[in-house]
Amino acid sequence: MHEERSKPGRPRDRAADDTIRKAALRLVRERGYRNVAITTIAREAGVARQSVYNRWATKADLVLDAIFEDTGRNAEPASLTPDISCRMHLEAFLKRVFDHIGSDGGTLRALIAAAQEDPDFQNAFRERFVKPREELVTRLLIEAQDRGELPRSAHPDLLSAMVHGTFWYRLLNGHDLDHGLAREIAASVFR
Amino acid sequence: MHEERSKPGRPRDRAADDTIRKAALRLVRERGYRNVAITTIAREAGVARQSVYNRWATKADLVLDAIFEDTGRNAEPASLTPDISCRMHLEAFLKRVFDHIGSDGGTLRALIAAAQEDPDFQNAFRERFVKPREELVTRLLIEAQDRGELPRSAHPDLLSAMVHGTFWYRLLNGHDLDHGLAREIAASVFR
DNA sequence: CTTAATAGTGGACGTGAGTCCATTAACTGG
DNA sequence: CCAGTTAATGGACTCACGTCCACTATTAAG
Repeated sequence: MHEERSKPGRPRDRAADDTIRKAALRLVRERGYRNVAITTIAREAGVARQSVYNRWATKADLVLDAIFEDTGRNAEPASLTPDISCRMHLEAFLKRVFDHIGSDGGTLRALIAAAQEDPDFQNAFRERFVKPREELVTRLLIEAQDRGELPRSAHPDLLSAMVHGTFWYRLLNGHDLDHGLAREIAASVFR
Repeated sequence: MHEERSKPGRPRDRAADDTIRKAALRLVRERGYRNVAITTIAREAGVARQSVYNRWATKADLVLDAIFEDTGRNAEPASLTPDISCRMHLEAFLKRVFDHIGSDGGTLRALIAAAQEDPDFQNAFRERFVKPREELVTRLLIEAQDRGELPRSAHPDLLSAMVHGTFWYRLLNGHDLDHGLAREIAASVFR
């Protein structure tokens, strides 16, 4: 790969990409999504405002990209080792996600909000954030069925939506997501 | 009730309240929340823009009130008649909610989004919309436990959050909510 | 009738998102 | 070296939310 297609014209300053992402993430964490203007991010990153819009279509796209670059490691396969029950794997996954949300919960809420009135961003968010996590849980539940930990009559797709929906609902209604909730959700699925 | 506290000063034009709400609801349904400006609503209702802000703090407050006035009947007790199982009551409730969402789904998504960056509106939305529906399902599940349709070990609060969370998640991710989903959720809770 | 209080109206204002554009900078290919 | 292409910059511009204000209209109380 790497695609060294040296195109004509002045090349984009790749270093600036990261400078902007880092400035965006820092400011958003410090002040909250709503309270950070693109102008401020650009000034802080030392580039023109237009240079930001050359790279990302909206503030939401930039922040999603920044978060993804910083902590995209929350939707990794997590290898379902057979020595641990699927229920415990699910519980561990949820605890990991909740810990992440602990620091970026407000930002995630803002991104979910942004997705509601912008179909393009909704797609980006769904592909990059929602789908990987949803499919990870679905696969985990299918594995549980194969192991006999979950009845064949269960619907992994629906259960996965219920799992994610539960903490989205809590998150969007202003509750904290603690490890107790992770345990309860896992228990409820594998009851 | 009725509070005829004839206060000093010019009285508010109560008829205008409803004119504004109706204009807001019609426009939002026709064009979508994002594409309707307060200015347009005011013009359409034949009042000054400031008269809208005299009554509601934000566009979200106005639209929530308009929807509530128009169809607040979706969170009624719905009397749990004993001749029908709680599972069927839950399924019927969900179908009713989904039908409502069918016409105002886009608007609800916009309101949920608005609640994410405005704590005052989040409270209003939670009290007027979220809580009543959540408690209705919780009570239904407790009744189910009393009837022996649901094990005592189940957690009605958590299950209610799971039920609502599931269709919020579907809704916010752009899926339709059909009667099949209502049946599946009810089946999953009462499995 | 006069005064005090509140509502309605129209318009100015501040802020932030996102667009457009002219100018300058950097690079490629001939 | 030159022509063509793309990026970076700074500034103007549009739009919508929400605020503020001056002025007028309507009411209750004295």
